Amino acid sequence: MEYDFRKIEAYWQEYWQKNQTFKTDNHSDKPKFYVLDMFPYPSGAGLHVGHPLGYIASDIFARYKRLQGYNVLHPMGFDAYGLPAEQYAIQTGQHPAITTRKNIERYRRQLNLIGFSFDWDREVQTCDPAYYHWTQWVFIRLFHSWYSKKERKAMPDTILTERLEKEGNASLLEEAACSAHDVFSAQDWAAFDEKKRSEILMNYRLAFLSDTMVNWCPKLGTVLANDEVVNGLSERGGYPVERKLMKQWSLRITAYAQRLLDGLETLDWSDSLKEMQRNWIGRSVGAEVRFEIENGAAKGLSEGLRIFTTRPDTLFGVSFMVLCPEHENIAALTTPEQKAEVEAYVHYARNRTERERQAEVNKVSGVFTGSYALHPFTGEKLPVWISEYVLAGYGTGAIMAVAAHDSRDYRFARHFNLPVRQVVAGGDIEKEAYETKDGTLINSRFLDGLCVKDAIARMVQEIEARGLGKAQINYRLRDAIFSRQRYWGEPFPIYYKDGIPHTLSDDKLPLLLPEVDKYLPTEEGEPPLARAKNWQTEDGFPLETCTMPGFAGSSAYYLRYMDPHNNRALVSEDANKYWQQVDLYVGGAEHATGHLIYSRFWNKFLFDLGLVCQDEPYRKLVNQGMIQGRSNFAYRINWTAYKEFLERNPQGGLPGITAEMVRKADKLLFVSKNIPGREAFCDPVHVDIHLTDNDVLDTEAFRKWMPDLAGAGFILEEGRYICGAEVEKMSKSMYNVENPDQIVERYGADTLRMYEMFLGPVEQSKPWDTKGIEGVFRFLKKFWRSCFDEETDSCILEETEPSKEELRILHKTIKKITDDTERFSFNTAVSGFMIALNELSELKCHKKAVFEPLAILLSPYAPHIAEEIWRALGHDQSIAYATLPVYEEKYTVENSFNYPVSFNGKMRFNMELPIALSPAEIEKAVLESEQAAKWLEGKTPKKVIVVPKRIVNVVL
RNA sequence: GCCCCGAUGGUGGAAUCGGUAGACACGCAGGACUUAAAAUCCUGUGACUGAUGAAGUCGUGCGGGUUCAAGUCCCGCUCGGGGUACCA
Repeated sequence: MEYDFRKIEAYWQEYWQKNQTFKTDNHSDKPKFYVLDMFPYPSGAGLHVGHPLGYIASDIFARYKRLQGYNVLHPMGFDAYGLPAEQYAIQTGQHPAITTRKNIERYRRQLNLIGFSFDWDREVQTCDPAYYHWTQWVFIRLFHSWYSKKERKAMPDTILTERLEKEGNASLLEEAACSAHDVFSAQDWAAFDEKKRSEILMNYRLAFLSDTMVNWCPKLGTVLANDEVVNGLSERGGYPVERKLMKQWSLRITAYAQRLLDGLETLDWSDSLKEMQRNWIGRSVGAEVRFEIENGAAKGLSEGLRIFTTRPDTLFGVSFMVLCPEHENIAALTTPEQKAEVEAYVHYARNRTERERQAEVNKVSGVFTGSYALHPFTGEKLPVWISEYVLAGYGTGAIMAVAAHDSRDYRFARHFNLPVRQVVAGGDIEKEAYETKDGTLINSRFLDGLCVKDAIARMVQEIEARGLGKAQINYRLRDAIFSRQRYWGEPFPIYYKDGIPHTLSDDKLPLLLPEVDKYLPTEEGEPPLARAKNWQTEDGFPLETCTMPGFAGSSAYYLRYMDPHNNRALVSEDANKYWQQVDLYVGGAEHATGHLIYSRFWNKFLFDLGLVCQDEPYRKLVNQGMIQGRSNFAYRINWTAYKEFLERNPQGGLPGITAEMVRKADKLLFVSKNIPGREAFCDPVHVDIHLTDNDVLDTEAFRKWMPDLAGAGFILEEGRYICGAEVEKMSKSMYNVENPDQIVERYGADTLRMYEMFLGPVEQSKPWDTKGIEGVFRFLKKFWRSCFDEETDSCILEETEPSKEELRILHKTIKKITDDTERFSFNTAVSGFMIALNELSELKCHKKAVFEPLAILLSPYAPHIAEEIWRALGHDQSIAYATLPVYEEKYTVENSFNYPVSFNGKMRFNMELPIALSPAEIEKAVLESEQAAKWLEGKTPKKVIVVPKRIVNVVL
């Protein structure tokens, strides 16, 4: 029988499972290697062919590393908490755990069909109490920690309270990463009650409760983190998002901004991904400056107004000030005459959704408060305005406006007729702001004549000397909002006593997710957990009703795989010491500003606590591209458009369409793609890609596809109906979903694996196109025939010594495959196998000494067929335990090289010369050759360039 | 707008360090085997000139440049993809 992939694959998958082939031990003499995939969210739709792309790549690498003698950790699990299961639960009343379990089982089955070498013993699921036990445990640690900028690490809150007792918070305001708050002394602290103390400590804790402006999504009934909002809409579902002030749990990830930035330097990640993280963290260097308010004392603003700027050099160009609509000093600054107008504006700004704000970025709006700030150097009166182009969350929520050198200030100034004052020479400020940072300072007293860079330094110096402010670094990164008003997530290990939050003690963990009667908020608008009976501690204190967000469970899962069954610790010290960090992490770039930042932060925190031994979790990261769908279209005649078309082109009618049909205009008629005029009178409609072959429509199958297509007619070209094609997202509604199960059923897992790799570089996004899969399938069939007799299924590999040529092919291939695998170029590796097989079949080679090492090389790519060959050769252990063949140069070195000889860079002839010749000897041999004489025509060359084993170029 | 990445035959792509562009595969055309089909095998396949030969010219989005030599490096564009967006 020919290559029977179904039998082979079923046999080996069962074998691997029975023999625990891929079970990994935490103790080994071998060096370790940790290959990790981003674990999937098990959606109801199951896997499509795009999902396994990264898993195949990482599996190849894991198997390859095993062959190299590494002890490889290659686990898989499920990011099981998430919105879709909960939305489904709301609609159907079915518990999300049931849906999730069902989806996980389906995912696991689909993954196993592809033949991955996962150690399923280590599987984790974020919704499993044994797992979220440790998510809650880490949260408690975050709660009881603060960040010291001096020590550059997280510290326990016991040290914090000691210091507050001893010295108040004056020194801590500088040293600690904290929310803005008032200064107090040790005596004040002693006088504060418990509630006040708890509130103050919240300003320091790494997991803290605060009133924050949050992204509130009314449709989902929950708040969202910044990375979960895309273009002002929720990432999941695409619902509108509003800004709202709410009491929420947050993680003080901003404390780690600089370390998250610095850490990138040590990582082997793609430049584009590092750049994305850098932009997201958004470090900017500048100064914080205090502006006095005119009659400030009378207004209760003797402290003045603090602003942040990255351009202190332009301070003499300030012509007005702008506050964000949420600014705390607005009430104090607003004069009675302006009160009505200011209130109206603030009200307007507050009720705008994020989407509205973003859509109308260019719309200028604002209002004058009636008050004036005083220029710190000139004493000039600067009107204080309010506008929504100044953001509450960044800097101090207030700016000094330099219309001449900032395009937003410029727009604002032009709109409200405010002065524009140039202080850096260059550009044409009549037309637009001059934002470029080259040019010398003008109209700026002591800065005049300096370049921008020097002027910034000089001004910062001056500001600090006069006590007006200080140099300051700001980050765009915001603290991560950590509460979700949702059911299907980890409960917080928090209870409230007299309104003060306390953490549960460790022995009360895990705090189990309770049962509820409905997965909706309560009538009072409380989150679903408020519906749970007895949602309180044993002592009757109410528990937190919010749950944690999706990124909570995914932030430390890579650590849990190291020691998944440990019920005393997240990960034991031993296991962590052995596995260290993930050596290779494969996943989509869409997690650049979410999971990959949170996870690095989480890891750094655990590192500070001494719980893990590496500062960074993922040493090398590879982003696999997305596989898009390739949709097919049929073109349905739009009869109205057709009639119009006929009026314009009386001769342009299609054959086969009778006047009767046009008059009745009720027949479904589809026109093949290349019929002239088609675009003018046809509407494209999606066709299921499984009804086409090479864009040729199976018209009979199409008629049966949907009931109303039964009587459809077709206008063919050359007897066939050709469909159009377009690359789109893979989605059910576009009928372009290719399912791995179907491919495996038809061609086998080995073909699917190799084909997905053959499609192109792993990092690249590309449309799925089944067209080329036959080529890979043919290769595997041919490989099979080289090793087995098709009639008897018996192995035909011979024991005879391979020829020199055969050894050359083998070793060339060993080198190519190992090099390509090492540099993640799996597509060229697959080509390498094909070339080797083509060459060997030309030699009619069926030698064991050649195919045995080839099978080992092939095993990461097509493990099932490789195992079958390995077994047929009499080995009684899985090929996973084989040793990777080593490339030996002696079989492939040539003793001569065929030099391309060019004249003035144009190739004229090839010349075979011994490899041992020196460049001078090569030059001599070439110039003295008969062929050269023809091109030299007696002339003496000006120069001869000889690059050994490359080229000879004669310059005439 | 800003940042990053890309553009190579009919198609997916290869060319790893500046050195014979188009490997490998698909598709297409022709052929062998077959009653036929499937499967398999063989040949051809960047464009143009030439006779279908020999041979030659052009050719890696566009325009310049560096170099004996450029898909690869530099400058200026065009188009496409991704990220980000009043971040002061």
